[in-house]
Amino acid sequence: MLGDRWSLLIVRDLMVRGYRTFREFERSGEGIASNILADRLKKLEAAGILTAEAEETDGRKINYRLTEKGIDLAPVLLELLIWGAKYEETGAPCDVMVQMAKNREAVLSEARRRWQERDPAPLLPPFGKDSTEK
Amino acid sequence: MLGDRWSLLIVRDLMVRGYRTFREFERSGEGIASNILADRLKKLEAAGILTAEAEETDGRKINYRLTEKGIDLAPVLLELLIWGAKYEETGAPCDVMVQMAKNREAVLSEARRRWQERDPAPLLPPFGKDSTEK
DNA sequence: AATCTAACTTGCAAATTGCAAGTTTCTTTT
DNA sequence: AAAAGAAACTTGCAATTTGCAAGTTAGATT
Repeated sequence: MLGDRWSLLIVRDLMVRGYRTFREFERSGEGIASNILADRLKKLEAAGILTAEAEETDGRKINYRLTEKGIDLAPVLLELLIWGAKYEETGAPCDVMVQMAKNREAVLSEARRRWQERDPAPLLPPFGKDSTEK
Repeated sequence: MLGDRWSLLIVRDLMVRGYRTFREFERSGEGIASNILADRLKKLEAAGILTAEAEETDGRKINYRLTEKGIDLAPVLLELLIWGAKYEETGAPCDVMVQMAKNREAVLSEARRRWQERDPAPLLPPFGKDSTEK
């Protein structure tokens, strides 16, 4: 269900980067093709991991949002982020990741708070390709 | 690197099921094809997540073993196991998973102990398809 | 009314996967 | 010592899946 190249990245971007729309994913610099993105969003929705709802103020825009089942992946993603920062070149700022590793519980409750309150502020500052492109 | 259908399952089987050989993976009932298995083992080795070494007593057998980098994925896998048991039909015994969720640190240190001492005993009792086949 | 924008679709080529059937090297049995 | 058996892969090929480029559609702006 999450065993493909993109699904977990989409969940991560919803969770730590504060992405909400199709456009943001497309432009994130990760290079996912639009047809694949559409397909993954549909499958993640079918799996109950996220929901899609149109914005009231702009009927074109669709807001994707994690479900409870989706936000419950936060511990998995956090451990994976920490692992990746330790062993791979992720582009994530090293000192920030060290802090996160020291305060897992605080990071998780902050992630959940932002989810509950629909606070779109990213947990991590922009990193990777999206920090070098506008 | 882990973003495909099989890689994380292989790491999980090394970590919690105590698998060591090609044959055990093939027979596990997960249904991975032998060419894909060979390919994933090669790629995981190239990524520094596991090592392959021939057994002294039987020159045919190759023992696969996690590296430090590989065993450091334990927190990720544990959280994913817990998540899966909560939301999906994984076949893992429910009460065992509840205990694991309550004692994450103990489970992790036991996993690392078994890795260090090369103790092949599985962390979890057989579950899923491999518990119904011999 | 024309233009723009967001979220997709579609068509098709290229890469990946899965299946069945080998092959090779080493071990055990007769 | 020869034959049979095992373990760990390869190989060939068909079926999916992926990625790219170019639409399309519905709603917002100028």
